[in-house]
Amino acid sequence: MTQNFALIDCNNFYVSCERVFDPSLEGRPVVVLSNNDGCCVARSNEVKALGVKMGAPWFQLQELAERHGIIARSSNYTLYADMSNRVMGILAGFSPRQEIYSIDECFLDLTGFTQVDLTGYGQTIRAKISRWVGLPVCVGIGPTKTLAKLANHVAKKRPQYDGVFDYGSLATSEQSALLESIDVSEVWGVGGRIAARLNRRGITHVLALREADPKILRREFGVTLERTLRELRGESCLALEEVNPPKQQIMCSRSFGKLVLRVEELREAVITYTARAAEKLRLQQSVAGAIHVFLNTNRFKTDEPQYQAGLTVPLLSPTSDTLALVKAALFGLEQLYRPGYRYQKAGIMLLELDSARSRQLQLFDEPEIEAVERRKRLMQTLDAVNQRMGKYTLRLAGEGLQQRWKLKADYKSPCYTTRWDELPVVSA
DNA sequence: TCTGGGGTCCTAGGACCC
DNA sequence: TCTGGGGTCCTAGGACCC
Repeated sequence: MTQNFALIDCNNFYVSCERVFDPSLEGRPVVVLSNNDGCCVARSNEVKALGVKMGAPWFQLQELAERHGIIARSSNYTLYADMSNRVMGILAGFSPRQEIYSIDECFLDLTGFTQVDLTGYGQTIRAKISRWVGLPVCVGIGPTKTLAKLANHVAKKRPQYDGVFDYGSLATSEQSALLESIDVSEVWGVGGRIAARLNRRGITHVLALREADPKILRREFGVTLERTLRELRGESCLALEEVNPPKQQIMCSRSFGKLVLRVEELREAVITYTARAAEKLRLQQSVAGAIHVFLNTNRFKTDEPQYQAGLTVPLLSPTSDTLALVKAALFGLEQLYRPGYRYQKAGIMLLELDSARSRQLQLFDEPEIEAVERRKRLMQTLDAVNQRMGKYTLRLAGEGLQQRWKLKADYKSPCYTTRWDELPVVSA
């Protein structure tokens, strides 16, 4: 049976979230900045029209921003995550099978929806998300995930489709003409490097990629691009993944708000990151077998001495215990730290993850088992308190109270939907 | 002064084993 | 003339995604 997928994607998601709670941003050029107010990670259409690229450093845009009145917001992930949950919950009602692909997009399986006008269905979806959450979305529909993605691109870029495009609604010749008009770099899975290499072989538009020889493509570019080609031909190679498998690694790292010299401050940061990562680890009910610690100076400051280093510390027994993980992380940090450098970033990665349940029990004696159990209850309590009372209510003393290294967020909006004290107030 | 933070998959090459 | 060959595991690096 031919399959059919829809890809629903929120337009300029972070910017749109900000606009829901601050309508004065509507119609104006708005960017949302990455952590530390470093780069643009979301741009309104007005900003895209000014030629600002994804990931552009904010400090380089000062002049442009002033000239055109660009408004910047620091990222507010708490808000975006909550808005995302609302959107995904609504979308789940439109198909029995949903894959949440990222914070702002999901696939729905529309296979067998033969009695339905799919374009009309897409418009219903758009209208509902708009009315219930206030966010603009576009809908792309196609017989494979890659084509649904591409259809979404068309829905977004070509106003005549009014935000919904069904690739299957075109005749074969019209499909070819459409593909010929789209740059190959717009295809899901074709990034800048591969696009450049394809261009050198004369493959510049999507049609040329679809018509290429799969065998040659596989030899030259690998199996991934061959799959992409087959998907463009309508042969579904990528299945819908409804349950996301547990993560194989969990990372937590941040650039500092200012450069850091002292090992004491690095310790605070490493402890903080490890505690956050351990929380995520327990949330997915895994244990880690090793922890990787790393440190960087600022690579953009070419006139300063540079130092990049990382170290993987194995754990004697796989664990999700924050204190055990912190101990290992600090051991790694002590090995890595060299005085005299100005550090810009530190981070940790939890590796060799395994299910906490399926894990083989070590040969402990009785008192040890009891100690492990006590520690487990402590972690459960820690997580429960933080879940109920808000993040960071209970913390390790080692995380530090000052956290002078903490990131910058000068333009942050309130957590409108998740904190009682930051609820929006409406007056009539 | 100021340049993000997560993840995944694939491949090539080396080590090691029989 | 004529170096063995094949399988597996691990790691680093490259490419991609949002």
